[in-house]
Amino acid sequence: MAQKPAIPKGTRDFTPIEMAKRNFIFDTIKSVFLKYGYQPIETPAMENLSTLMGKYGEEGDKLLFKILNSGDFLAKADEQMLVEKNSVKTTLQISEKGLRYDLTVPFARFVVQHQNEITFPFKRYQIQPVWRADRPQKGRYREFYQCDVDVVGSNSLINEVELIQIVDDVYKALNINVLVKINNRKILSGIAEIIGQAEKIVDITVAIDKLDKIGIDKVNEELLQKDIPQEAVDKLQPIINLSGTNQQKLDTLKTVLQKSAVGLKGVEEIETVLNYLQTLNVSTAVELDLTLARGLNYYTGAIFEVKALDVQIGSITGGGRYDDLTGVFGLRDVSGVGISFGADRIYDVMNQLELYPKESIVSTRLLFVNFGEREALYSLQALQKIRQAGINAELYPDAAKMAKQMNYANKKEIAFVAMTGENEMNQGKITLKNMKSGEQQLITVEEMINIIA
RNA sequence: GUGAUUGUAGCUCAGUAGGUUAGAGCGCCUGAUUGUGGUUCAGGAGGUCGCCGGUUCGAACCCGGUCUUUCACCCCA
Repeated sequence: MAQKPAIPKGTRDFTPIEMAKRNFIFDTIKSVFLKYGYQPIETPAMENLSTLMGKYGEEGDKLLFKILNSGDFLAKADEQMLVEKNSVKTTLQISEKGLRYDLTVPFARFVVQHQNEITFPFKRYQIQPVWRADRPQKGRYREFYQCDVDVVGSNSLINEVELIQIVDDVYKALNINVLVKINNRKILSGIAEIIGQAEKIVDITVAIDKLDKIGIDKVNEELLQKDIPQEAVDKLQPIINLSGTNQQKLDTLKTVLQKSAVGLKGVEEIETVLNYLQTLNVSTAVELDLTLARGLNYYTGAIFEVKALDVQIGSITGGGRYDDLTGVFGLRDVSGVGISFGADRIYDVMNQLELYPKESIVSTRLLFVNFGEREALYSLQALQKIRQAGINAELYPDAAKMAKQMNYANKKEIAFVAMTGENEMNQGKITLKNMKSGEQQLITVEEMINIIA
């Protein structure tokens, strides 16, 4: 019985046309990464759960796809836990592997594991899919590609600057208008410190991160709900509502944060980065946004986020500095900074705006019509030369009806069709037809290569 | 995980006061046109109406469950 084919929730198939578009994105991003001296690595789709668990918070643990152990895994599981139906504890007994949730944690693992083979500062990029057992919705998938660039083993702010240059380069190449938002965890810490709520920094940042979405009143409500005193919430107001140019914001912050050493350090860092960018004439708008917090709690310095200006979708790139990511794997004091391009969201943005250059989606340039065995052989010989000349070309595999073969060319948007019948073979030539204009000419292979190359 | 929402031909969608053989457009196949396509014309194939169960003499339509789609919350690329 035929079953209805389907793919898991939140995953997608990609047709050849869609792949051409996606590859255009990946190729563009990759070439920019390479230009800045980053080298590729790959890590396995699955990691040990011990590597993954506890790195993304409690919520993250739930969103990990776990892989069932092989063999008779139930026989080895603790009976008591099965009886209790305690999913969390039982999971650890029947599953020891999981699909990666992002590329940063596997990268940290990689750095620690290969610390003696790699040279620091280590600049790597990684373009691979990640999986999250989230409920899918707009711009959110259960399988999606991240394109990460990170540099570890360097504290220099030049790295932060470079990452923004990369963002600038990538989105210019893709023709997407974006706004880069930056913030600094140290400023957020300073603010929490000033209002006497240093230990509540996570709650505070999570709440003000929503300012854009839910408005100031709801943010304050949430803050109070998290047991932050009214007095502290009041003190927070002028900071959240900070406006003006980046410089004006920084000036205000310097005054507000003058009693917080961390806070001032953060301000100084941002200022340095912004100054670099100005000198380098980076034209993408970069805005200091104090409400930018980003969930990941391992960021310790700069925080970045990139939003597409012409399409309403979540952030399409995000990242920041993390001072001690490798610490959990036993390698201390290695600072890293990186960003991640969300390829699938970029793909959605490009699709909505139809930003693909025409030449990015061509495949075959020339099709040989198949008239029969002898003719096919003649065509194949010509094809060798044509392919050597770097032209994508193919022969229709069956001696099907002409209409069918021409239709095939139409569907694949093949620009030229070559016909080699009795006539052509006798003269050692080929009839070349331009599918757009309909014009035909009887020429040699060499002439043909010149025309269509 | 919570709350909504969707599901009819390959695709986009019609269709019900519950009543025999479920429709359209596009696409596909065949022919007009046995070396000339994208146009036209003629014909044809293709559906257990997401799945399971219930109500009913009778269900694509009503009810329940389940899966799926889309969206919001949480969280996030």
